[in-house]
Amino acid sequence: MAKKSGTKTEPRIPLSRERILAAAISLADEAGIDALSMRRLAQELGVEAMSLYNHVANKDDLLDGIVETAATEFVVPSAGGDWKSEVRRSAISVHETLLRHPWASNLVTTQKPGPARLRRGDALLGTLRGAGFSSDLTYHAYHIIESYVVGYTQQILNYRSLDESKFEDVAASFLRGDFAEEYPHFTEHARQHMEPGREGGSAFELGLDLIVDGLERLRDGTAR
Amino acid sequence: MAKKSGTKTEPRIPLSRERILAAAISLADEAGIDALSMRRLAQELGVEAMSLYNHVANKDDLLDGIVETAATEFVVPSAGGDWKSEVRRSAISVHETLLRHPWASNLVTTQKPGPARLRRGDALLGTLRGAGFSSDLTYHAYHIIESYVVGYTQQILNYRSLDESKFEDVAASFLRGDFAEEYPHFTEHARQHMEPGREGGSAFELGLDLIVDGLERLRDGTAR
DNA sequence: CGGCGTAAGCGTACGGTGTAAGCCTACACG
DNA sequence: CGTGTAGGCTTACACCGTACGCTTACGCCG
Repeated sequence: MAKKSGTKTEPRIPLSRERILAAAISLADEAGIDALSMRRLAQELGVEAMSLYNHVANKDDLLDGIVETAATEFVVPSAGGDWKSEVRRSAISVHETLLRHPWASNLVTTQKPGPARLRRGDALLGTLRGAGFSSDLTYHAYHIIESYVVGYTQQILNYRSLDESKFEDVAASFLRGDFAEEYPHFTEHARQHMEPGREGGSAFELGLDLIVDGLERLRDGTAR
Repeated sequence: MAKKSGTKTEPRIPLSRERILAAAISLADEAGIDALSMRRLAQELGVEAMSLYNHVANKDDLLDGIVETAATEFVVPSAGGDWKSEVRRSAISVHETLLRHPWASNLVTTQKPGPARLRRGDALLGTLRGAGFSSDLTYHAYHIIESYVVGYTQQILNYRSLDESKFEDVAASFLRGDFAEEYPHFTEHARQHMEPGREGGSAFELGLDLIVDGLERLRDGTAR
């Protein structure tokens, strides 16, 4: 214990909420959300688990933090432009962000929204109101849009995780046609999922357009 | 240890997968999915945790089991009748079932589907095909419908769990109007959520009809 | 009726989780 | 240089899923 005085122990670059959240996100991205434990995260940061609690209230707060950080990537629709393209842009950005962070789509339905999500939600509502939607219809439109966006994304991620698990079981036998008599349509559906260009974003946008156009028709009172 | 021979220890009414799943479901319904641990479940059944493993492969299998059991309540659309009302009936039944078992909607996006869900999925696809939807359009329609159904349900459950937590925090201050300047539209939206008749199932059906009608238009090639 | 094989429940133990409480160290400032 | 304190560390607790081995009670066969 001479006075090496800077080498004695490492100089201790301090933690911070930002560093922790960033590490948590990349850990969740790379190793999956289940690998995100306080101990493992601390280890990744070269620190002990309990030290994290100086910057984060508890694990739930940590989860709030990472989903909020991810939500920063959401495009906030602007009230000025064409409402349909603004709604589309924003919805697509949410979809793509959630695909980029596969752990996020479940947290979005669980954790309470922070500023980033609130800001986008408010802007989305405002865009609709500005486009002439009644207060009542805006309420419904908001839910319909959000339902579709996260529901669709979860569905894609679900299929994706199934076939990432190496087709071990169900997926493989479906493609093989083991259930072709019991579930003929589902078998075909599973095969369609495997077609090359199938998962290009256009599928998401097809449903999105269907919804946006439907909302416009509701707004205009066009009889069905 | 005389020959009481039936009272010595309790007669041991045996476990079974069904008894276990039923107990798991009612435990999850009443105490929440987080309370569903192997130990707690065993205790509820008057048994030790490890005994459950004689009837259930592991916890994941247990979860598979309860979501599959819940899925039994889904209405399977029949290919015979009017496709729109069949699709509606089935979608509504899924929505209501998931509301009845709040833990299920997250598991549905996580666990792999068992026979009950496959049967309904296959029938839904078959109903669409029978209604003249092309193979390609059926593929998209299926995803759009399912996305909306589970997305919408999760959203409702999310709001519900927020205000069940006694308005402790965010919800209360929103209704109080604390964020009326920052998030005016969201504040209004939150207030709309609290209006009495607002959560009647008709909101779900409004979006459902929008989607079903939109799909019909796509099928018929009606220019937007 | 006696004996025994086996299915199934039990007990213990291990490595993991989140986090409460208290200690200790290194830095910033007077 | 001395000291207060922010923040990292250590220990400990209760709980989780589950592997492994013991024990019990039932059903069948002689």
